[in-house]
Amino acid sequence: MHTSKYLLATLKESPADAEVISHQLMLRAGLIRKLASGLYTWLPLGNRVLQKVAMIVREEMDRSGALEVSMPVVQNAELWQESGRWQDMGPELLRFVDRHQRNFCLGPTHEEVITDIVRNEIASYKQLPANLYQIQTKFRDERRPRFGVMRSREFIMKDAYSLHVDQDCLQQTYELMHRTYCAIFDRLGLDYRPVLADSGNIGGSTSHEFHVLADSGEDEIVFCDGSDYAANIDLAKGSPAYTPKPTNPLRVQQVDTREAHSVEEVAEQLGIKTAQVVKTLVVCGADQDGQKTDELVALLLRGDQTLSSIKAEKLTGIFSPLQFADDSAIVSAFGSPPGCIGPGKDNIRCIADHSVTELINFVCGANVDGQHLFNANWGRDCQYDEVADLRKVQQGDLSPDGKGKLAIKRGIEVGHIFQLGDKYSKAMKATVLDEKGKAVVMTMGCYGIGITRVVAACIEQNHDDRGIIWPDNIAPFHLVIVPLDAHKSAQVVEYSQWLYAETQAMGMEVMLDDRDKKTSPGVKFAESELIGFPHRIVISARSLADDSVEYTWRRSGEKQTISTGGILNFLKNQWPGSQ
RNA sequence: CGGGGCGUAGCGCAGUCUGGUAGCGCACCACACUGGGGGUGUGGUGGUCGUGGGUUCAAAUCCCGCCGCCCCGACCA
Repeated sequence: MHTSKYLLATLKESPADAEVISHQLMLRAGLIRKLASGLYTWLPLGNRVLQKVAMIVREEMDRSGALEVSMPVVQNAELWQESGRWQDMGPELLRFVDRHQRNFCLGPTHEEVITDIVRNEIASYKQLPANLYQIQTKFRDERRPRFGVMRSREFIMKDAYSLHVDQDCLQQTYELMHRTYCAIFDRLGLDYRPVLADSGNIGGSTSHEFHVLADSGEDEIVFCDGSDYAANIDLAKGSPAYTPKPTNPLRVQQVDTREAHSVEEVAEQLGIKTAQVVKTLVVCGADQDGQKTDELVALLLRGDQTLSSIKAEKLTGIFSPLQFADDSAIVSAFGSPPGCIGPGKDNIRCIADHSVTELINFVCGANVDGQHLFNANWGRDCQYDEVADLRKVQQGDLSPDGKGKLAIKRGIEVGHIFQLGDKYSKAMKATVLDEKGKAVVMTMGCYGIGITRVVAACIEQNHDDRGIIWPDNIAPFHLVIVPLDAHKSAQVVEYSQWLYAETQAMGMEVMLDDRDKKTSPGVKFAESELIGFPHRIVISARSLADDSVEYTWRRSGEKQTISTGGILNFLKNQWPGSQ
């Protein structure tokens, strides 16, 4: 490719709305442009990267035996009503009507469509297991799209769905997919971790997320320092490092805490640790169908800990998404404003985190404005109805497997694999006949990779202050040839064209920066580094006079002088090939 | 969904308070010079000032509505 014929769209300054480095660099290097909130056009350079990531995923999926299909982006409501998700999904599911007033949605995922296909096309256990996948556009009307293509509304996803006669068979494919995902992310050169995860509203039981480690990641993941245990923070059960010392219950006192407005201030005033304070969070309740009710539920946590909304939402009787009660509802139920409420109201369901049940002589709100109880104790001064895991684990907590302490890192979720079980196949009556001729509901798994997000995650891990540093196998081009003094030296032109032809013949994808003298060398250098071509060769009349050219490896920035005769062999060693 | 901020040329911004000629830098076009790190000079192209209404002799500027975009947010007891 000749630069003069290509749509290079680099920017010196990054647009004001780009927050994270990958978003800034993708805009500056001319990979993407925003159309509207959460909607992006992939320009030629970016599209090449996207297609390469997709191809690596496709090759590994094919290698695993999965079969590629292509399903519609637009889906009819009936299918979603059958699975129950037309009701269950919130505004994230973008719905619309066609000219005949029939309801449709844009597919945020394809469990319904695949289940519909297999219930019609797969009839016998002999056709199982099967694994079908596609690489295709999804749409999710995100509450808050951000970070460019990292969390966009329209994005490209590889989604695979496996079908089985039983759980054992699913387990085998699940493990195969786990290995396949590792192979994919290894090939992409990412620093990633598979972690135990929550399965969310997709349903099912066992689930792993694949996270690319990056400080800009939106998710928190926890690791055990003494074992392989790794999990999403919302799933990890940890034991707090602090446990109260056993002691005798003391006499309870009601104290004036009018001046204190937070847990920290209450603890400071009373000269105790925040871990000795019980904080009471009041959330909205729900009925059996998950509909919001007027009932309030109190959640009790230690003052040094934070609530995991994911854990709380999973409890029955709590409205999801978690919603805190407003102040007026709290006053009417507890008789005091937020700030002084505590456990001990008979008519309110009260759920305590494990760690608060161990407290002795603690402090909690007195349900009287400006008053707290000092040296309160369970059973005598207040009580809870149930115990549950409500807290977000913290750095230093004991690992659930008991083999060490937990550390927390941030990650970008680029892949997720689930064991769905029979959630969709049962609802949509997808059955096969088994050996005995009896109809059995298929067991399903599903496996996703965010193709567009992988590109952003890769940049988060591969950049410097000059720009992107592409790994060879997903770089838009492998090599950029930069001729200088081309207008003055026929030799430079001739040699550049020769090298361009020869390197392409080797299988390299090459960009020849043939822009004329109006584009100064500095611009060519700066752009080549911003875009991040892994390999660069500079050809000038000066260097050719010494029968040499200059080679630079983007990752190290180190320049080497290579003889014109030896350059092709040098590149063969330097470039690992198209894989 | 709640709170805050912003909307002026492709990008980054000034001008708005105090109403009166729409400006700067980058990019783009032309010419000349320059040529190993986002050149120099001269001359240009490009704007319904998000949008609808109102006030006024006069609105980017003041008032009201709408739309779009960005950031932050349940940890309160």
